[in-house]
Amino acid sequence: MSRIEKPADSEPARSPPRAGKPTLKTIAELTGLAITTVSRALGNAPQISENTRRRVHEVAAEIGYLPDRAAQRLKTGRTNVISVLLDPHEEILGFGTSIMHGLARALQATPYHLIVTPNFLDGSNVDAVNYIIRNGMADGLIFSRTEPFDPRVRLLLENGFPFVTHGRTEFSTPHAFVDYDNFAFAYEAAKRLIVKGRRKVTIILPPKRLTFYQHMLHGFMTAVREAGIAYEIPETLDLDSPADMIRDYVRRRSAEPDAPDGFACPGEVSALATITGMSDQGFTLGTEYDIVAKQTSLLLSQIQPKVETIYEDLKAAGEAMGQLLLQRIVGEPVEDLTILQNPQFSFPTP
Amino acid sequence: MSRIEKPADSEPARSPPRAGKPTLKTIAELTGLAITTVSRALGNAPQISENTRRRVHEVAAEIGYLPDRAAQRLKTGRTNVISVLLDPHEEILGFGTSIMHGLARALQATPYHLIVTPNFLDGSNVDAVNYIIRNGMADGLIFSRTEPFDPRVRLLLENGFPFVTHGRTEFSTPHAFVDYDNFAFAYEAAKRLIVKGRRKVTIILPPKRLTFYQHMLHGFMTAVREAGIAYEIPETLDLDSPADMIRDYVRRRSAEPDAPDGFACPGEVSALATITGMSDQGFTLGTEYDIVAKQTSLLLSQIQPKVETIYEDLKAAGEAMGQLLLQRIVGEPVEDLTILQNPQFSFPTP
DNA sequence: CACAGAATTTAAAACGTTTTCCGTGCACTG
DNA sequence: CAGTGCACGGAAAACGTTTTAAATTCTGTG
Repeated sequence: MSRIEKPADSEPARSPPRAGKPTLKTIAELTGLAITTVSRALGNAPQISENTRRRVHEVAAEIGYLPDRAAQRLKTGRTNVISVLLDPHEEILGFGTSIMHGLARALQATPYHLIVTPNFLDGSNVDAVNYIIRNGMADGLIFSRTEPFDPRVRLLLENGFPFVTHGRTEFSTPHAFVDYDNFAFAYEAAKRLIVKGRRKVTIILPPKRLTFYQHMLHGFMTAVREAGIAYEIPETLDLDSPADMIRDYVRRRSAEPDAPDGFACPGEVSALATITGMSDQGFTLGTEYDIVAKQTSLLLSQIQPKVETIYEDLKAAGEAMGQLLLQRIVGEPVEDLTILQNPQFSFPTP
Repeated sequence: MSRIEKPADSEPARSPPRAGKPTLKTIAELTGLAITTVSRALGNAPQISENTRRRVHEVAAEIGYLPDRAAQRLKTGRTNVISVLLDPHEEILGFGTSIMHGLARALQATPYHLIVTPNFLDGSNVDAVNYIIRNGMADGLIFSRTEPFDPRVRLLLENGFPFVTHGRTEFSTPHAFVDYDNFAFAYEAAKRLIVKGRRKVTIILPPKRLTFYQHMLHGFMTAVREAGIAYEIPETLDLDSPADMIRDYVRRRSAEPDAPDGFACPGEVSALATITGMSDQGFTLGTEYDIVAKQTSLLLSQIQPKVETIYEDLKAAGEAMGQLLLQRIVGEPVEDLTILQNPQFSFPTP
């Protein structure tokens, strides 16, 4: 309305700090009740008569009252904030973003906000966790890519801080997690390659320090042993290797004798890199070699249908993590808060 | 220390709500000063003698004091929060994540936290903006994919709320933005295709409603007209089309007479889809046709070096947006707060 | 019809800051 | 040495909520 006060834009162009924002007091005056009563009525406290409860809710809705987060947080100590630790490795291919959309959906109708704490470029992830615990920056924590004895998990367990990981650990104390069944993925992927009649299979594994390295290796080896088929595992390569390194490796190896003709690729980038490396050597997908890849977006199957894909629904994972965390925060026993996602062979309609 | 109170884990496993956290009062007692003085000393107020100022800072550092965000926010009305509007279209290829890492870097040494407000799955983006303005949920806003008369921008301008967009608008009132020079990209891409001796060029454009649709079209057409070369522009397709749709279109078109042999692809997905479509028809990249693509990760050039790429540094864009927003919040005049990123022909070392 | 007890409502304190308004004590001036 | 001004520091109020403890009204009973 009146914008006369400030001469030019040398001043912060903010509306007068929270002018006229309705508070409990506003409602109290409007209804003639005390602030306490209003607060209780909105909180659906038992000792408030149904009558006033309804009246207060009506007025609140009418004037568009929304509790002040700062005041609530100051008073109660609860932040109504969920923090997501973002890993640099998640930069590619929307990994982080998918999970976040899922999380957001889970937090949709709750008072929780999602704040992202990117692996402070200098310090390690552990520092970020420490910071959040120490200074009560959030009510709960979400992160991924766990190690068997992940220091972040240890820290959180020691402090009894609510969290959900994407990935399992090997601590004896249980904790909430959502994980994809990477054993099943690797087993199924190898199996499919074998069924297609491939002579020798290979797999690009995650970095050794991550928990799901073991899971994948195990699933792959189980299928290989059951079928008694030849296999090999690249030692100089992992899922985090740059795409050109993977491509070059595949190209080189495929020119040597006894090269594998079946590839399990637990990521879209590695699959694309493999396709390029092989086609550089003149091999054609689907006839001379096959790929079974894990897919987290629709990209791969849309571009190159000859790649067989197994889907991991990251958005669903994010949503599940959000729900588990909410339960964890209200004190649900940890034991029930673990989810193992099954590999999916058909795709969700988005 | 004592954790006897609660019987089992039917209760939130939180440490006693903010027990023993140092406050201004703690410092006041330790130094024998008044709370007021401590507050002033930490805020480097002029009326405090250098001596006490130093002493307070020392004690504060020693006991690891950190101001309570809730109290600050309640008192001052400033939230110390920057909100990022996340678009569903940014799910793919780490678009959102790159920008967020950049933002995070810019906010690194500031008190600002980054909270992500994903396009509330039901309501439109405008509702989210409205919600944030109305309820003072943040001190500033960041979002992307602007339209010429973007309703979000209009709303923010009307309310004098600080924000920075990724992308320009056509409002006469100026506002802070960071944008990529898509005119230059399209011009350069077409130019390169022409230099390579292509006979007929084409480009996959963004959705018509977005501002940079115009920029790209204009850049492309300028190069085409200068060279007097044949061109065509797919009408049924845009950058947001699913990859398989792009692939099928390219496949179909390339089998018809007078097909284009030079493709400008302003995204990695569209480039990959084009490659697949063309190679399905037996055309080989680099000899029978060429692609110049915009690349926002290292993926494309690492996988398929025969694609010529022009780089858009999204992390840098994010960082710039963060910096601009900070300046905007302290009231810097808007006119100086616009950045046009130049297309980059060499890659940053990450 | 007075009164115990339940049912409902209220006043006031507290959370940790920032800020407005004052009170010191001191060094000068005249 | 009274008075003036300045440099420094402090008391107290306020932000909007939740919560503790207490006050009020209402009910039915004897």
